[in-house]
Amino acid sequence: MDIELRSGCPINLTMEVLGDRWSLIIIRDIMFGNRRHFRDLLNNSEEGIASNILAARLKRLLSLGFISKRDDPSHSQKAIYSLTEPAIQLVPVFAMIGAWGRRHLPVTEDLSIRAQLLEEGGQPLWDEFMEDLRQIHIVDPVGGANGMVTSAVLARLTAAFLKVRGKMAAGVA
Amino acid sequence: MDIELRSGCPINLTMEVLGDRWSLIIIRDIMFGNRRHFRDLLNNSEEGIASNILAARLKRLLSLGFISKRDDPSHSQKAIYSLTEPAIQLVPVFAMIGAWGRRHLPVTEDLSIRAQLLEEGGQPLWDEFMEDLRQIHIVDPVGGANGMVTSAVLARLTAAFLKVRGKMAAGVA
DNA sequence: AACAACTAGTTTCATATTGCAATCATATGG
DNA sequence: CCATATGATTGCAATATGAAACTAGTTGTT
Repeated sequence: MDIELRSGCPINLTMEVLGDRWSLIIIRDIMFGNRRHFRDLLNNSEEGIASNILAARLKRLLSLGFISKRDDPSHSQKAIYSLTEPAIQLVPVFAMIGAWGRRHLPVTEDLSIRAQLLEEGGQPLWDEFMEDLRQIHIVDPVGGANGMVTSAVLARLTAAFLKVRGKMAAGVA
Repeated sequence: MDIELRSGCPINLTMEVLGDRWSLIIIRDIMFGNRRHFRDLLNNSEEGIASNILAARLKRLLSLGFISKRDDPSHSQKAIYSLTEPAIQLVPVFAMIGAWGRRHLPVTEDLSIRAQLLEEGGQPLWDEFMEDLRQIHIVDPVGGANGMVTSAVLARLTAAFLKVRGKMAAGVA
């Protein structure tokens, strides 16, 4: 494991592995957007991540054991990226970061609705979501990537997002 | 507010303000170590933060409104750094990051005991801790910095840390 | 008074990282 | 055949990081 180990404090060690601008953004996109291919992560990044940063981060997250990679049977060049158990267990961390961010930063309604639902759902929702994520990332990564296997929690979060986004678009028109 | 705003997602915005190697480490030291002066933060950093990084981060956290700074009446050169309400509300985030780190990273027992207690204490402990932090950082920053005003939760966390550290030292001897 | 230690930084300089945008060699779809 | 898609890689300029020395004072000790 390629980390400095400046101290044995869990906060420090977490910052050593995830304390940069992009790592949690990538895990977010894999987790909440079910973005499982390089181009999907690159082209559909809300924040416009650079390709070399994406490549370097994916490589690092792989070597840290937070994501896994396997061939996609539908295309010989395509790789499917999946979350491993440690990354799945970041759900409560995302929930708390999302809750904090909603309160203290200039979030937009569409992009923060999922954070709101996660916060309101609490531990029971997080557990359900993590169980779903195990299905689509660990048990059947190919099925999870191509949509043959899905997450009910993810569908609810996504539906809420699309509903708010649709309402925003209607408001604009 | 000096942030990019690449998207209105709360995760992204939080990474824009706190997604670096050192910001949360500094807030951790102010919060859990009650380190309220520059030299204290510099010289007692478990991770050996560099002085220019510390200075730059403190300046940024100040401009973001996450910490405040005031003169120390005991010494004309000394500045007291304190947490503001947004930083205090990071307690649940620290709790979740700490819980995750304890599980997935090579933590040491002494430096992770506080994370364990925070996780076990749950929301009631976090609320109590945040109320304490408001007293020593917002209501009376000078008293909080010089030890005239203290936090019972912080004292418990610190006592547990010292106890484990003492046990470790005895084990070594 | 002289000196040492302390104060919050600042500076120097080498190295690493970031980010934009173009490019690559190949695979698939129309 | 040609256009698009695939997971990257590359070139280059700007910025960030980090170790360690330095600065202009202020306070404490002898």
